Amino acid sequence: MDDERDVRRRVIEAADRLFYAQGIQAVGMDAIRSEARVSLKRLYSLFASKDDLVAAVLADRSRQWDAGISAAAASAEGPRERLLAIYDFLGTWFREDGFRGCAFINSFGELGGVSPQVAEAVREQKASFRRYVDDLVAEAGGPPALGAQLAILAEGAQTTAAISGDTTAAADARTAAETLITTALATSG
Amino acid sequence: MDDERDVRRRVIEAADRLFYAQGIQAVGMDAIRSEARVSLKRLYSLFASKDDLVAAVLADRSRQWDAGISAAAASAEGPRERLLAIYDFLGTWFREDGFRGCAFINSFGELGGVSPQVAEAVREQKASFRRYVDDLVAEAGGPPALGAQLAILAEGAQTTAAISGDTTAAADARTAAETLITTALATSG
DNA sequence: TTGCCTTGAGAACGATCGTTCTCTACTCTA
DNA sequence: TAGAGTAGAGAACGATCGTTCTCAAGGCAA
Repeated sequence: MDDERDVRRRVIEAADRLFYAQGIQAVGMDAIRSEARVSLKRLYSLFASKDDLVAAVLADRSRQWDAGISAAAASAEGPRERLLAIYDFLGTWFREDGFRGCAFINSFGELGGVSPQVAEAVREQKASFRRYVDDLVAEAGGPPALGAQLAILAEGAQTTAAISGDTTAAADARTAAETLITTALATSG
Repeated sequence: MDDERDVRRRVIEAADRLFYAQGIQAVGMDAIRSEARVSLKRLYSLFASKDDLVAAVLADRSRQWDAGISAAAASAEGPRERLLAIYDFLGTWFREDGFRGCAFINSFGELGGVSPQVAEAVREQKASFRRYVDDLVAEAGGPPALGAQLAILAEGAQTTAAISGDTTAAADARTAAETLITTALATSG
């Protein structure tokens, strides 16, 4: 018998796969039901509505992102290397099969104008990443403006890789980040 | 009597307003009909399908973008200033009422996975911008990699401004661009 | 004026979607 | 074994969408 937690996880992962590949509105609850091998009744007992499921998927993506960034930072020494590890993490992500950009950016583009919940979830995810970068910049002794610059590079790399399919955007962003960090530390130090 | 060209323009502008504010799938043909004050019959005589209208709207957005970039570059002297003018252009755009990010990025996030036409239109728009940047970089005597970096900054500024609502992303990107250009020219020259 | 063609307004159609309901099969308890 | 409760499969419902069709009103040639 399937544990409720297992089923919940299976539904979230199935929905995430479909949403990410096709967009949220293009995926019906029935397709999610099929992909997750769950009855509609069970699906709606776990999530009250599609909006709820979307929120759960975004929350899960947020956890995955944090875990990925943390893992990439774990093998880096010092704040500067941990900052640069962000772009290495992006690079391996971009090369994954089926990569289609940042799910948060995509969701915002699709539903940010009509769904305040989605818009807020995306904003919070980006604000959280921004805080992470700012903290590392402060730890490295860099000026606050550097955090904004490095975050912009990360966002730009994601959109560029998604649209043009050019996975080298991560390496380009990393090179730019190195220059910006070096310059900022030389000026402020 | 309304000239066919006038009506066509009115429809494209109405559809663009609605698509940009709410997303493409969230806007029905009937809403466009109302906004443009055109009969459904006339709408379908001008555009064979919603897909055709979407393509026309994106093409029009592309022309607007080119015109805006050109206008911003017109008052700048030399390739370096024309490159930086891009970020000034972004800054004034970000501050406009109803700004909700780059329509191409948004459209790609919404329909890039299911509509090859939309995906291709967005790709072409971004490739065209990239060529523009690359040409200016070459004119300035910078290395090819600089073009990629500056384009990533522009994309990242658009995404950041859209989601966080932070209009200073343009200025942050401009500052970063100045550093990258200066460093690249000092190294290569 | 008469008849024809075009046009606008919106009803209608077929498809799809989110959500709920029905019905059946099955499991567990007493 | 009998009966109550649960869960799955999918039909059904109401809404909405893209698209087409109907029909009445109006302009224009003769």
